[in-house]
Amino acid sequence: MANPTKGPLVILDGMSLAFRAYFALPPELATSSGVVTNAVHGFLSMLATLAKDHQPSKMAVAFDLSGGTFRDAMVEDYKGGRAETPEDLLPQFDMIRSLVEALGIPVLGVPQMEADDILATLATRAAAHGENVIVVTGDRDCFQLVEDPHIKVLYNRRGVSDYALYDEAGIVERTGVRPAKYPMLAAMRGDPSDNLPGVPGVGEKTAAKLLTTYGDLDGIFDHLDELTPKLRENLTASEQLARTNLEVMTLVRDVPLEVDEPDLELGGWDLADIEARFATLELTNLWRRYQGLLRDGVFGPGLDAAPTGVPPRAAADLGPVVLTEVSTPQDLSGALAAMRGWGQLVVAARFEGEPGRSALRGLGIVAARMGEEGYLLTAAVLDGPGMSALAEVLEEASFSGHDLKGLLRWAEERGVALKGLDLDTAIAAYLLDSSKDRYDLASVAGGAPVEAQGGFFDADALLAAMPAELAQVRALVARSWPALVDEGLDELYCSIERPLVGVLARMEACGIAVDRGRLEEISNALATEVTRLEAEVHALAGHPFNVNSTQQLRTVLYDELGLTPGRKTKTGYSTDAATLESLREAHPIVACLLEYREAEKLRSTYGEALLHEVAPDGRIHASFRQTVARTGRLSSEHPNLHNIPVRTEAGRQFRTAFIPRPGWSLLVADYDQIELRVIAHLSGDPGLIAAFTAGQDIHRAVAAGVYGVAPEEVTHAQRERAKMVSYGLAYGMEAFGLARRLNGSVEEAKEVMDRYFGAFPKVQSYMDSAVADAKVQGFTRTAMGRIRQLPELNDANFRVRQAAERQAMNAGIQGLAADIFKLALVRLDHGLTAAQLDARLVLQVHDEVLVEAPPSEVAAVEALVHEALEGAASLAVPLKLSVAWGPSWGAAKG
DNA sequence: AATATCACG
DNA sequence: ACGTACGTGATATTT
Repeated sequence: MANPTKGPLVILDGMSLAFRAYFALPPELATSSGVVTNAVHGFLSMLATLAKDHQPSKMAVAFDLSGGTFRDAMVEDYKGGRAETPEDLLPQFDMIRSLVEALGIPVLGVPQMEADDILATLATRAAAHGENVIVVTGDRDCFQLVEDPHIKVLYNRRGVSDYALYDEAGIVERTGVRPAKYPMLAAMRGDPSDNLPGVPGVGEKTAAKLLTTYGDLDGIFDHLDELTPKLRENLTASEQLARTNLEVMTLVRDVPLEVDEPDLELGGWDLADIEARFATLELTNLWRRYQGLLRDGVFGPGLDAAPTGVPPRAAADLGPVVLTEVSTPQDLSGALAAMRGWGQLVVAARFEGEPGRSALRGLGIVAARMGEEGYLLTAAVLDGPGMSALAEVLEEASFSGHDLKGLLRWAEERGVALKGLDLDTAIAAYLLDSSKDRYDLASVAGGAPVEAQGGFFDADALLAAMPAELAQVRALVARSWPALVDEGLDELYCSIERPLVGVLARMEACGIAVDRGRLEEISNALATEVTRLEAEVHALAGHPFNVNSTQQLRTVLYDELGLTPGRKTKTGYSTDAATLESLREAHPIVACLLEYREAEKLRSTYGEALLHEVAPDGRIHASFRQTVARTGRLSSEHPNLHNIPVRTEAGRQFRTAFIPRPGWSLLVADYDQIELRVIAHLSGDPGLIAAFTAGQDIHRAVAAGVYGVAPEEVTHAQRERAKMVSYGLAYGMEAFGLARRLNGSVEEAKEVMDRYFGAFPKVQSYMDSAVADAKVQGFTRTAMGRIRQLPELNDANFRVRQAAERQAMNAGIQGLAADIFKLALVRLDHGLTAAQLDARLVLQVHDEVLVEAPPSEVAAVEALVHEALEGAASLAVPLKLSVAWGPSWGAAKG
């Protein structure tokens, strides 16, 4: 018996489908040089839909070979009524043939044989072996094949998307006769599409009735006397016609073919070759679709053995899960052997404790596609020698699950790189809609959350809880991939987000070395400073109070000391730095407060906290989160290493405490003004592009444009203002905001902005169109495909709407910069691995990356960093990188 | 749990 | 008449 989980053999009638596609689609579908490709479009679109919907394991496409056919000889005017093949369709046959072959699907053609007969032969042969077959055609002749229960016909009624899938019952319902008798029915009724004349006065209904009553043509002609005179006369006159028609309509099922069924197995395509062919014919949108399908393994494995298969979709009945506990080496070898046969796996891990010090209490594994049996690997076996065997299975099989970076990190901490990650459903959910607050399993999967986690990690508790979780994850896996493909996010996922998971896991596991002593020094000095400043503030206020309490501070400043309050917050007058700055001259306490605030911030947030985060290995292992930032950036927590001070001298000290491991060097590389370069690229503004291309100091160049002076005459103040305008712009800033930051009037700010847009006009049109596009679509999309939902663009509230507009302007810019940087991280990490270097990525900060390297690798690492980061994207302007080495983060940067 | 503040890109 | 620059995470205070 055939394996029920194996997909069917799908065979296509290339000729008839190409004709349908040609007439269904406008001839405007053509390359820029005017080569018409409408039939190619239609055919490939049908092929993609078929492959996606039916998940075939084998495919073939049959074509007629040019020249006379067997039946041309038998029926003189066969096809006589069919117009000559149109001039712009003929060359498309070859295009389709070669594209199909490039996809690894055999194209069959036998001289003198109709495509129909090849289909019939293949279908009959495969069905005899118990295989399920779907014949896809626009010719009704093939209805007769459905007599075999293994064969179904997908009949293309018209256009490229109007299909009906017929089994035997379907044919009976549609034609009134069983499939085996369809040729006789067609012989009497005639077939206009094949230009076969029928018996006059006999239509579909009459023919069906005659056949049901008398069985076949012989039966009918034997009982002519029972029929009405008119019908009898017509049948007698057309007997020869009907019998000839029957011969034509009956498909030949023993055409000599040079292929065997195993040859039809999908796979063996070359991605680069296919891409080149699609590119030549300018099939951009189709390529997007096919890329996803190919990666998904819908067309079988590619030539490169790289893990391309993302899990199956739509596995119809993914039922409940029953787990068997695996806690001994003997159990493990049995379980691993079983898993090897499952292909793709779904895993769920349960940890106890914080990352880095956590124990993996249980790992549940189940087949991604089918079956209810699974295994629960317990702590006993996970920390033993089973680790490497498990890694091997996970690498070979490829695995999916929900938020798996923790599992990858856990393995990395034990020296094992798990390479087979396919679909992470948390990341998929984030890519589909990055505006959610949470992407934990319960929130993403919806429905009932799987039982509370707290505390119960023994095998029995896990055996009770894990099956439900695995079943939930497995269902989620099955529907996430098609969702990614549908939203055009599959490429972003496969080329950036998925490989990034492992890179981040490795970076987290490695961590960054910290000079504890240095950190303590800085921290202590700050604590002393804080105590001193606090006393001074109390003295100037006339009494002690909690300076950290904005409420008490408000009373002191605005009631007791009578200072003029500025901006208001929800709870009262503000005491923030900007307000205090404007009050600096009003009272000596203000300057003191500002100093206190700075010192206290540094002490509490960076001094104590950072020390507390240093792990026993002397390093800080932050977590980099991939599913938080709406724009696609990463975030860092426990601790946040993305906001280590740099802007003030006191704060910058902390960076000198971040060091390479003993004896190694630390490289710090950051992109120069990547967001402004992205703006230049996206807007295509010639002025900005020219300035970047010439390698000018961009803020100076912008100032020169804005103030209408020569670059060398730009003053420091002008350059600073230009810088503020440039960055403000990326955020959708308005004149009021600029005025506030420039400490000037709104009119002044307005003029500066007008001058900016005058000098770089395409920037404004880009911003306008970014908002307009997003309003129409409801979301923005970066050049790499990342979307950001912005439903609030149509909010009734003006304020909300305007905020969304600013977000729309910013999302494409910050988002593309993030895409580029993430890709750069992946390229760099993979480059280090490929070159077999010991150097490691230790930290990233939005557009900056830190790598520690042994002295022998310094030159190689530097070259690799340049190559990986500068080559991560090719924009209209170059990507410039600043690279420096030093004994610490602070030293290298300074 | 919400608010205010402030560190970073 | 409205409010006023995008994106994060951590701390301390207050409800």
